[in-house]
Amino acid sequence: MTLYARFAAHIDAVLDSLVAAGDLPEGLERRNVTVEPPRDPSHGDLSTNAAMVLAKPAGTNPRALAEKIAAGLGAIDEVVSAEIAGPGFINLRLAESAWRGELQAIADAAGDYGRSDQGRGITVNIEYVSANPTGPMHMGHCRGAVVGDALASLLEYAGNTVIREYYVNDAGGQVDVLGRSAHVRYREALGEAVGEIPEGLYPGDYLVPVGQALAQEFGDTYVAAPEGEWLALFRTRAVAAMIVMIKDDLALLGIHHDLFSSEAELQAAGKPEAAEAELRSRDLVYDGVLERPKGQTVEDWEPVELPLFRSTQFGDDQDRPIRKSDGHWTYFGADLAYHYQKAQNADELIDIWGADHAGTVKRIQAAVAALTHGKTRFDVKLVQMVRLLRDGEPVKMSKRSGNFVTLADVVEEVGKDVVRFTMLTRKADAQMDFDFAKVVEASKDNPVFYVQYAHARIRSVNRKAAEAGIVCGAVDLSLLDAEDLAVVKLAAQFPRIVEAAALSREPHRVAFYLGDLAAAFHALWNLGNDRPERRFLLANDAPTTCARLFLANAIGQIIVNGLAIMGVAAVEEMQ
RNA sequence: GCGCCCGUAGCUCAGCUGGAUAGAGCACGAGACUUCUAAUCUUGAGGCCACAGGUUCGACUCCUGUCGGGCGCACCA
Repeated sequence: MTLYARFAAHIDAVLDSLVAAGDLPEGLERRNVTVEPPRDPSHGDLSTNAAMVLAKPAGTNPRALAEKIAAGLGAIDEVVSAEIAGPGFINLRLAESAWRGELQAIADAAGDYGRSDQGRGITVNIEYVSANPTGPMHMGHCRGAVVGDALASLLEYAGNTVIREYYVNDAGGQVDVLGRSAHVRYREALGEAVGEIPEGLYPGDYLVPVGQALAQEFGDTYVAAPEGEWLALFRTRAVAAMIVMIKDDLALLGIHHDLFSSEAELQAAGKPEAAEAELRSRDLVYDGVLERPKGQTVEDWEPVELPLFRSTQFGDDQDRPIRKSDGHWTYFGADLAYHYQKAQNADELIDIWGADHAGTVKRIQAAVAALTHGKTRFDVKLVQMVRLLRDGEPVKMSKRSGNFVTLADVVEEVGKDVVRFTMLTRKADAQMDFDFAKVVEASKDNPVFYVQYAHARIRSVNRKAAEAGIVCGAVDLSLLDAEDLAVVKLAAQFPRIVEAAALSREPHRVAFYLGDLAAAFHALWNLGNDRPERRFLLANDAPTTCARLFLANAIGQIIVNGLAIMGVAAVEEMQ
């Protein structure tokens, strides 16, 4: 059990004893009781708000209650002092042995330090990327891919069972366009001079091999045939090829989904009909006519009766059609059924979307709330745009000509780990710049470098110690002093950072924490510049060196664990 | 016109899902170092948390309104 978890239990036990003694009523809600490091270190090592949270429901005042709680906490062995401060905070000062113990715990747990059972028994389905299968991955998809994948790892680390899912939109008009584009390339492969790819089709040359494969397989059978004879076939083949390509691109980032769900198969299996029937039976789908959209003129608008989902009952501002007037499912209609399906195989759902889809969040949340009777937690994480820069200048992209920056190009240029880390250095819903020069810069301004450098230093000092003939057996941690233990205090927070990040679905917190931890380590290291006795490696003092290496390796372990959540490998040395 | 996201130091951003005197980096001021424990270090200044109300022991955080920026607004995905 980690230090913070142990103290949460300590507080619980003290509260129990107060209940038993009749000083507190039974059954008080303790969910808001926290144990945290105080923002100001002079307040002590740990702080709890228990008295303030419980005073009111207990019908007493915070200071009086704090007295009793503090008395109980003060009796614990590893607590040096328990003081009441401010409006009723209880500040604890811990014995140094507590931090040495935690340091040992980090070493013992190693790769598992920070793992939590907070999510045990809860299966979370996280759907991310889900780019249309009409071309290779470009940088527009990159951030959502990384955020989704890191969030999935984070949830696993926090104890959840995770399903990583990709929704393949292979049923709409866009894949028809893909099929027609493939047909052009097919004719080209058979020797026809097709010239410019016609406006409205996909011009990218990634379809050339698809056309060649089709030519190889079918000869000239479909060259002059009417579209009806080949469209479905070509569409299917092209989509399959695109999925292969997308999987390859994702693999470059170390991303592997557990499940690719096809919209076409979903529809073929009648899932939308089933969802519609369910909702109609509860009068949540009805046939109605939408009002003319306000604030903008729609040329060919005419009132049409459509099957509408009552999303307004769940906070949306308009009911939403689930079928088009031609009888086909709308994207929303199919997506609603898709989420219904996901909810049947998971306890909680997460979607990672581009911010340009923000307008459709409410309706899908409404749908999930309706279909699961409000029982399934469902978060939509909106991921903001990334502006690509090269030395401060925006990188020009033209989607029309197919001249976009592909994910594969970027990964090749700066590397998977740099891409992944950088994508997590901002809150997902904040815009960010990605400057090819800055992300690989070797300076402390670059968090990717700074964190990796800390780890490399730790590996390096181990190598140097070995070269100096220092061999560590049993390590005496009492040789670590307050300055050393200050870093341990930060290290000890890793487990609660993981838990909080998982609960709030914010993987960027891990990146920021690692930056803080690396900074603390570098600061400790830098003490050795002016004070040689503070160096990690002391050639004539093996016991102290070993104790400090033990500390360094614990920090290194946490960096490794944190980077693993982010899907980034720790380096042994720089360059 | 409506909805969503955002507004924190000159700049780029954190702020542990309501806690104590709001933090970091860059840039700026002052000092140190000339170094392989290298790819700097120490320190200072810098704030009406857009604005105005409300909720409560306590608000950057939650609620309402205003201002400002971005995105999206019939059966497109």
